[in-house]
Amino acid sequence: MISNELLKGSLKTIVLKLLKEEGPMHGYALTQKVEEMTRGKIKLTYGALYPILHKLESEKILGTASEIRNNRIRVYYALTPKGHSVVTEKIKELTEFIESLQQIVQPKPGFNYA
Amino acid sequence: MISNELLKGSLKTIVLKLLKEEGPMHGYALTQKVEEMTRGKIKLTYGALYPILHKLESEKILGTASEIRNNRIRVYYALTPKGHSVVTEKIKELTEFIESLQQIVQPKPGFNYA
DNA sequence: TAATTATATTTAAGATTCTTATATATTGCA
DNA sequence: TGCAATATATAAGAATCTTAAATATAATTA
Repeated sequence: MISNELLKGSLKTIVLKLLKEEGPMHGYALTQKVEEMTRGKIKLTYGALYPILHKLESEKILGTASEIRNNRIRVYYALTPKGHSVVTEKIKELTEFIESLQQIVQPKPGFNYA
Repeated sequence: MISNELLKGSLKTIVLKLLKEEGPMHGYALTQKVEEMTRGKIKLTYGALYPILHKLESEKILGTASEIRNNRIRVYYALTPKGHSVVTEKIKELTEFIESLQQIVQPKPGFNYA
């Protein structure tokens, strides 16, 4: 498993991206989805995830709907209209960041920096 | 330019990778190199870079040699033997992290999570 | 010549974000 | 009955980054 130190900073964008693709999700499902997509390499911790979700909600980037399921509360998070406009920019930024990291870690042979 | 929020966590590995590939470098040169390699998309700030360098030095992962150049001090950082063994692992971890991020942001079509 | 840009390192204060641990509660399986 | 899985929340502390300020010289430009 990848040390989550690396995850710092990109967690927010990952959450937004998943909500965009998958539609409304609850916190626990987000951790499952990320673990599944990365074959167990990235595991979100609840201590990091829930505060991020709450913050995005307070910023009106996410909205919530709660339901009681099996006597357990389940809070679904979904992108607001504002969230939809934010997520596009965030994904673009993360994509560029990934490309930049690759350029450092695995430079394309013959790549000309100038 | 990419917001350095994303950089949190990977800065250390980037520094180690560059010192492995380029040999001893001083702090200012590291900022230049990263900016050049990422075509200006990643800019290291000194407030983030120098504390990291000092910390890696205190952990014996980096060693230093100073020289006076044009009446300005220049501190060269280089991997110690311990640093060489650490950097390999760190780069592997960062590579896996990049792959995982890509799997989330740009999933390969037909990829089977199971 | 004066001003600006580039080179070069350091550190403090504050903000943000993550880790770890704890708390609570139900369902299903062995 | 005990354990694993499901589900959310939060507090304390650690780690890391941002912003700003301090210091100093060389080279370029107006």
